[in-house]
Formats: sequence, structure tokens, C-alpha cells
Amino acid sequence: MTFLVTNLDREVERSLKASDVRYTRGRKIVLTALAAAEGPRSAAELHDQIGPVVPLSSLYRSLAVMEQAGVLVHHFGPGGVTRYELAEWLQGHHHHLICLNCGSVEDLALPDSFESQVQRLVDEIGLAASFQASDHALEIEGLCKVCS
Amino acid sequence: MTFLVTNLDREVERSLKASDVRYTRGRKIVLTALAAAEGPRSAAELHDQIGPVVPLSSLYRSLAVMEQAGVLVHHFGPGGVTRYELAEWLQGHHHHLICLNCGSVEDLALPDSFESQVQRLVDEIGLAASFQASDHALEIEGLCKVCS
DNA sequence: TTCCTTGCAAACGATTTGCATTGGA
DNA sequence: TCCAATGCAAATCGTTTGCAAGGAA
Repeated sequence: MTFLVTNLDREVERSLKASDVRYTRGRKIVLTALAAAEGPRSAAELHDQIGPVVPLSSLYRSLAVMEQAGVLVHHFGPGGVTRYELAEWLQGHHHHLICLNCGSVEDLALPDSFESQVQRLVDEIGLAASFQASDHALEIEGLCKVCS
Repeated sequence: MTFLVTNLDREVERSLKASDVRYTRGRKIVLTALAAAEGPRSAAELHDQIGPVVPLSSLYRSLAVMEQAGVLVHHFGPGGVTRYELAEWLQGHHHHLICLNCGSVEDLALPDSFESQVQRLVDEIGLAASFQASDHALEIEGLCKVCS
């Protein structure tokens, strides 16, 4: 993580406040679970981990609101489900390791030397394809430690 | 495309036959639509394009069967929907340009010089992360020609 | 004849929403 | 006090499946 949890909390609260969104107990629980996760998590995965204190409908609403406030981002992954994680400005740029067997998705931060190469490739590609690239995601598929 | 449509058809038929799957009229229609597409397509997108001659339930079943036979592969993308495209051995390795505005997904084949760099990066990363990588996908997000 | 395939409708699972109630600034 | 947030249930939407009818080998 880029921030200590305490600072993270402060940053999140500030961001939400800027969108007239309250940083409530339930949202703190969700945010904390996501901050502790090693990769993007679906509503169901979070609900399993958090328990019934935050019902699914509230969970979905909290995720949507925090995404609109720029605190979270989502991805679509294995199982056709939506997974959320902290926005890049909170947890840094990274990529994903996707297990083709169990469907788990874990983060992978690349050393700067790699990342700059990826970034350069994407920049050049965008130019060549007349596509206004603003971000990239290198998803690596294979077998995770557990499944290999 | 790697094959001319005629040869594609022959290859597909052979593959399906090997899985005891018939290459029926409806499946040919779906396959042809996918072969003509510039990127992965969802069942709904195909249905809109093809029309009611192939009902949605048959479409979903055909896509699933052809994927099991190794002729198609799927991805999860914008809108949280599943999109299918020809397997790599039929259309070649490529990446995706994802429009953050309209949600369109289009193919992008990289020049060999780029692709070999991406491949080398992925290989090195896999080693470093004790992850048994078997494939990779470089998704570039931004604005497509229409939306930019 | 033997199975695979199809089509319709019902079933499912993930996600969203209406509405009355609760809670935070 | 006032409006956002919550919780439950009902509604949606993409996708899957049961089952009886149709079609190719």
C-alpha cells in the first residue's frame, strides 16, 4: 500500500467529503477490507469476509458511491463478476495475475524498470493505432501458487 | 484473419468434428459473424447483428460448445458481459483497445517487435512472481476514434 | 434409429432499485 | 433538523437449463 492505513483513512474521508458522501461505519468496514486485500474483490467475496453486518445491497451501493468519488475502481474478471480495488492514487499502479483454474485475481506491482518498458510500449502503440490511450492493464493468466 | 474464410470454415468444421460437435447452419452464422468482427462480441451484440434466426438461447449454447471445442475463447469486459472471439490459432495473437466511453472493444495486433518485448516481459515477470504464466493480455484503455 | 441440436419458457445468479426507516453532521 | 444512508424485498439483466420437438448421420 502507498499509505499507512491511518493516512489512507484520512485521504478517503477527504475524497468522499469532496463528493458530499459520508464516510460511514459500513463504508469504513468495506474500505478496510479492500485495503487489506491482495487483489480486487467482488461484492460476494467482500460479503463473505465481512459478514452480514453490511448487507449485500448496502455493499453494492457503497462500492458504487466510493467509485464515483474516485476512491475505488472496478474490473470485470473470472466468473463474469465485478471486482473492486483501491484507485491507483491510493495503492499505486499494478497489474493482475489471474488463475485460470480457481479464478483468483491477485495484484502484481512491477519493478520500475519493467513498468517503464510497458508504459513506453503502450504509448507507442496508442500513437500507431490512433487510439487515445489513458491507461493500460497487463493481465497475466496462468496457475497461481495454490493451483500449480 | 489468419485464414481465408473458406479455409477457416474447413478448420472449424474439423475441430468441431473432433469434439463430436456438428457444424450446423446456426453455428456457421455465428462463426461467420465473429470472423467478420473487429473484436470480441457479446451474445447480445451478435444477436442484434444476426437477427432472430438464431435465438439467444441457441446463441449462448453455440458459443459455449464452440469454446469447449477450442474454436472460440471468451473475455469479460465493459458492462460486465462475456464477449467471444476466434481462438488465437484461428485469428492470431492480439490485444484489445477498450473504449472507456462507449465500451467498445476492438482488436489490436502488435508488430512482432513489440510482441516479443511483451512476451519477454511476461516471461520474466512470471518467473519473479512464482506464477506459472501461460498467457497474457495487454488491454489498453482510452477513447476510441469515434469517442475521442 | 440414435444423438446432437433447437426453441421456448422457466430458473438462476449477480446487481440494481423502490420505499420506508435510521443515522450522521 | 435535514438529507444522505441503510435494509429489506422486489425487480432487472445477462446467462443457463429443462424438456419436448426437429434434424443429421
